[in-house]
Amino acid sequence: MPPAISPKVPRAATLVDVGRAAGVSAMAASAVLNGARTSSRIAEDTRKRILEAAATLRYRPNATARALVNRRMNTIGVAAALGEESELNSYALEVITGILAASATHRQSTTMFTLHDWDRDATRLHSWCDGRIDGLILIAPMLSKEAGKLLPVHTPFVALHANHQLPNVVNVESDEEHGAYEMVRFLIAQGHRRIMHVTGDRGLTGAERRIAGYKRALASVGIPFAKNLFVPATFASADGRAALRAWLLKHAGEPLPDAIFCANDGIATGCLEVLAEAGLRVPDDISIGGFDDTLAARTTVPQLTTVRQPLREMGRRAVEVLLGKIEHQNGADASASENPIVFPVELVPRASVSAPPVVSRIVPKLRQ
Amino acid sequence: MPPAISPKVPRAATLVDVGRAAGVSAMAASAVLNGARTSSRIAEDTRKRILEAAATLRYRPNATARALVNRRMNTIGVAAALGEESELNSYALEVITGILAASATHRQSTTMFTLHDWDRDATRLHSWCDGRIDGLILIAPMLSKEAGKLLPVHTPFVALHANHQLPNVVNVESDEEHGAYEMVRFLIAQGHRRIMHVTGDRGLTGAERRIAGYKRALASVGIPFAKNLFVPATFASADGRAALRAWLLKHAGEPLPDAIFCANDGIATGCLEVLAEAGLRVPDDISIGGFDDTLAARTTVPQLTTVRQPLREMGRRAVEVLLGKIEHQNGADASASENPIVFPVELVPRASVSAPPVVSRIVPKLRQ
DNA sequence: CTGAAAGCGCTTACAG
DNA sequence: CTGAAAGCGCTTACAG
Repeated sequence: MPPAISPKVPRAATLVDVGRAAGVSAMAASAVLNGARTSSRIAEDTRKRILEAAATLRYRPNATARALVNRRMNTIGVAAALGEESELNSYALEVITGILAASATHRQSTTMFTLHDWDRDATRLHSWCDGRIDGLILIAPMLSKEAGKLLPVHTPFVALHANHQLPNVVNVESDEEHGAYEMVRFLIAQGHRRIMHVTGDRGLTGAERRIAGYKRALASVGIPFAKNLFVPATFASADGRAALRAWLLKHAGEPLPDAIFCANDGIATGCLEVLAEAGLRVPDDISIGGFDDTLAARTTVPQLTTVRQPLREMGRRAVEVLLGKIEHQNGADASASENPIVFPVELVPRASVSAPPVVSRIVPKLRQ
Repeated sequence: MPPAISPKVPRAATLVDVGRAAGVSAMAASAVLNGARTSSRIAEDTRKRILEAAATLRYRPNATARALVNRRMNTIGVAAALGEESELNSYALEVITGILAASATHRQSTTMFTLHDWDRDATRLHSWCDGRIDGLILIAPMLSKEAGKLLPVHTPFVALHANHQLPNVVNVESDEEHGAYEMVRFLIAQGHRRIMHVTGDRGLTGAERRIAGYKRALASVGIPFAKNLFVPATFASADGRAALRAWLLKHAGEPLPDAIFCANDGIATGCLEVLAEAGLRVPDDISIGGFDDTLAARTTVPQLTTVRQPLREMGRRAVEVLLGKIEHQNGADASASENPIVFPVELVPRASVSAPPVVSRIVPKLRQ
């Protein structure tokens, strides 16, 4: 008894199928269906026959075969570190939205890779660079120096918010120092003097630049830097919340700060929660400023005054720079283009900041 | 004068390079480096020589060449419709996080495709299905019936929250009707009677199931369905906000509802904003319930009582079902597996719901 | 245990 | 204007 024939899905049509159906060779079909350069050299009626055959056979050029000969997959990779919570955050969401939009515009696919930790997983980058992508965008605010040295050589890279300058890699960033400066100047202009800063991860470029802007703004109006208003935390929302909570616990009975400048919107969200828990009203009792202008900044009540980084634009630009690099891979090197590419930022005033209360508030007792 | 030789990036090493370096043929190298089945048949010391050669040459198997012969790219696609705002929302973020995690576990790449509108762009699905992906997950709460008919045939699909049952496509969904029922029962248990529902897009399965659960819960305790507490909107946050705003404007001076059940967290967020603007406190004056338990539910202040759909789990499961389908593409059909796959949901009580105020509130006058 | 051959589906010179 | 040949880098039978 012969083995039962399984109901196979019919194979997709190939160029030779189309050629046969049109009474023509495979590469004539190739020329009219896929070839940009040579298609004009085919006679008009053969051309028409081929087009018809392709339509009835529902011919689709096989992407892997084309990639093999063209050395071009028409897809770009995006690598992001997930961090502790193993989740994409709203910062990444914005950036990725921009990348996807630009990729689609340039008819490229986008494949996403996630790492848990740059140091531990940097070698995995090599396994992505095996022809499946033509180039890679590193969403790299957490990138370590060590990991940066392990980048594969056959694949072009572009970095976004790179934590270390990578050799031969264009970095797309924004003027975070200036953004922090503007935010703190804005708070000062509203009448605030005792301005707390809850920081991002110490040592990360993003965090340090915000700290620098905070300090410069204070100095610019002669407000001394107060160590007890400087609260180290991380960019994770939960850490920001915990840091402020600990601070309030420790300083119960002392004067409350006028305002808090948080290193990102997630931290600001965490602070809003703690303040609500403490029975403090924002902005009546205390003002809050964030950074990034992610989704979170608009879904808090009150909405957050924040510093807008044009994250989608930046993602879009990263794609364009990368595509340029892919196309000129063997040609003039990219040293001609600017590096880093620095985007301007913008203060976005919303409801979470107002003038300070006439009578200074006292830090209330929190339940442990 | 000869043309200047551009400093070419050296080609990546191939199997024949490795073979040559090890004094052996390319397919011996193939057997030990890439072949699972045949690698044991190579002598131990040849094997070692090959491994060494591969290491010094930094050999990486070319993904496109392997894909061409194996008919397997080891990557899955994810298609999501972006809608009006052209942005990934937090629902998609959760699902995608789960998909990325599961893909990585199964050593698959994930490539993302975005559509603006299923009806207009459904034919673009075909262009993704050209060998670059082995299967596709449709994030399909908005999928139209027409678009569903246009799916390519050579590629396996799995749907997530499909708005229409697709022939031969497993759908991963959750028990939304029950979730809505539980939410409204919970509100009733807190003492609420006048419970508003701000709906999702009428006609979408997700919206209709929530409406059904809302009605069933009211009926279960003999509360009559009140047409003026039933507010049609869409799943877009801005529409939810606008719908509630219009309602408050129209009903100024009348009694405020005790509670609002919103069809998703985004709508709930919009409602929080409008209520804050109207000077109403949540939950003191009015309680709010959401749906989905996305990031937004935890970044509002107060945090949202909501119905948790296990979106990451669902994304993960979609990957697993899809992989099964890819592997048995020519074998037994998938009719054996359950369809739809329905996940349970769970009420998550948070700060946005409390008992109703002792004295009923009146709808305040809003500034136009 | 190892290698020569054929082929996956396409494209790029090269002939005619 | 059109086709036969070679090759992209790999794998899968098939010989030896």
